[in-house]
Amino acid sequence: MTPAGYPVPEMSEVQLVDILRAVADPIRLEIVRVLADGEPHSKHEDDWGFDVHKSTLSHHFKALREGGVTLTTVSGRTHVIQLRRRELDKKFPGLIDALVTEEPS
Amino acid sequence: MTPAGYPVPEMSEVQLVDILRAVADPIRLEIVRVLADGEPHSKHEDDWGFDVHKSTLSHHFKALREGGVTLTTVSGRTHVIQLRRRELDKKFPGLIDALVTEEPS
DNA sequence: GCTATTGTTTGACAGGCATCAAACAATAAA
DNA sequence: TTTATTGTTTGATGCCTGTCAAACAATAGC
Repeated sequence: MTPAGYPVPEMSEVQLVDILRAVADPIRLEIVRVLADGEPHSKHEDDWGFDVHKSTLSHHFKALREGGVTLTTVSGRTHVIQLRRRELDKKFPGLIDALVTEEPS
Repeated sequence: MTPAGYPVPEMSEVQLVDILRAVADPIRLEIVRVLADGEPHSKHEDDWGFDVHKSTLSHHFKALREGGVTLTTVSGRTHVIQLRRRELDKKFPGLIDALVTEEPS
C-alpha cells in the first residue's frame, strides 16, 4: 500500500514557469526554504508561524502542490508535506539551490 | 555623460521574491532567456515575435525593469534592454543560470 | 515644418489571486 | 458516542495583472 496523498502533476508536465508562479509569493517561498532541509513537515499552522488564517495557509499548500513543488502524505489526521527535491533538481538543475541560498547583502 | 535610461531599483533593495514575480510569466521568462546571451537587445516588437500588442510588450519590459531584472538604455528613438547579469549573479547566485538552463525532458 | 518610427502611458476590461470567515470532513480521544 | 483536532472547501471581497486600443511623446528623415 502506497501512503495516501493528494494528486500531483507529473514532473514531465511541469513547466519552469509553473514552478516560478508557485514560488513567487513571500509565504510560499518561505515554505519552500523550510522544506529544503529535506525533512517532511506538518502542515499544522503553529509549526509555521505565518500571520495568516489557516485556510489561507491551506490555499498556499495547494498552490505549491499543484505547481509541482511539493508532495503531501496523509496519515490519520495529520498532513505531511515535502519538497519534490530529487525530481526538481533533475528537471530544473540549480533552481531550488538558488531559491534557498541566502542572499549576500 | 552617462547614457540616458530609466530608473531601476538598487540591487540592494531587490528581494528574491521580486525577481521571481518578474520572471513568473511566460513572455517575461522568454525575454530573460533571450537577454541571457549577454548582448543588448532592442525593444522593437518585430525583434521578439510575441503575439501580443506592443503596449503589452512595453508593460512586460517595465515589469522586468522595476523588478530589478533589466536595465534600459535610450539612444535616440531606440530603446535597448539588457540583463543586469553581473549584479544578479552576485546577489542571487545560480538563479539566472537555472532560469536559462534548458530543461531535461 | 511634416511625416514616419519607436516606443510609453492611460483607460477599460476580464480573469486570477491572497485573504478571511464560516461551514464541512475525517480522524482521534474521552 | 460525544468532543476535540487537523485540516480542506466554499463563498465573498478587494486588489493585482495581462491584454488591447487609443492617445501621447520624442526623435529621425524628408
